[in-house]
Amino acid sequence: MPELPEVETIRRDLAPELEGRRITAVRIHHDDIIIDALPGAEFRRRLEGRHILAVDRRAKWLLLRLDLGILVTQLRMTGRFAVGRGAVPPLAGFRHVAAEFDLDDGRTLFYDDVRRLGGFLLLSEPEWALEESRFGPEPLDSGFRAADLGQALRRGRAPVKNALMDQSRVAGVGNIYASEALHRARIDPTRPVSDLTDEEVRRLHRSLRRILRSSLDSSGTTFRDYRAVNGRSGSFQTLLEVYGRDGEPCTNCGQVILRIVQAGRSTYYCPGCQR
DNA sequence: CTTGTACCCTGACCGC
DNA sequence: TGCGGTCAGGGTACAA
Repeated sequence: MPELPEVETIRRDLAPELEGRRITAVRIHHDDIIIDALPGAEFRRRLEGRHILAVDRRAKWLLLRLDLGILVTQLRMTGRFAVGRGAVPPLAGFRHVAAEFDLDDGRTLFYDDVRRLGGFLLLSEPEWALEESRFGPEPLDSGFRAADLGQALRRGRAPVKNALMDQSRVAGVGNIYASEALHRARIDPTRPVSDLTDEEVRRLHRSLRRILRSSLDSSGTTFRDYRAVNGRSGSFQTLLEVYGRDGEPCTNCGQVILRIVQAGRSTYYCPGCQR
């Protein structure tokens, strides 16, 4: 799924399209995208007629705040949105539409998801508050200091790459930005979090925020499946220094970038300058 | 408690 | 052209 910069890009795209609109009809083509296992008919009944007050983000989740409850969505690996007029979105790549939400201005919000790993939850405020309490701090919040990152990371002995992706420690960081931030901070991804020095935590804090911010400026990384709203691509992939670049020379020291597997996912790093 | 592994699902890609 | 294996930016349930 898209990570923090991608989900935030989608949020910025969707907000002006959806805020103030009313949902007039809902069509669900695959019940398995209703994550809380609400029957499709019940999900529809509870959504139709609702007003969308605001579009927010927390970690990698999008929140459509309604006049009654919150429609929470998670795109996981291949979820996408489009807003358009007509029965089928006029776009390449929308071949697996799983849900459609008609709006009161005559347009439709389409949700497409090839693998159907993503989907929706319809929650009350207290239910969302409970879900939300599991997330660590937002790394781009102005109040998020190096000391906060240190506190979040220095628990147990997990490899720092795994810890960065743990949503209960820091919210919104996934596989791409974990690798990129560690490379920029010159930290070996296999290092146990308990061994990081204060200086290394400060470097990681700075690198992580810089990378997330500049990716956001590029509308995210379209490496494979991710698209912003209506098929728009991000461009940060041209600025990736290690992700997907195994076998190429490190831009910093020239050594060959390696791919290893941590917690079942690919990690890319430079054994020359990441210590 | 923390950490690792299997799994959900489909499609793209690579080597033979 | 076909076939099998591997991989994919995520998160969860469950095991150790």
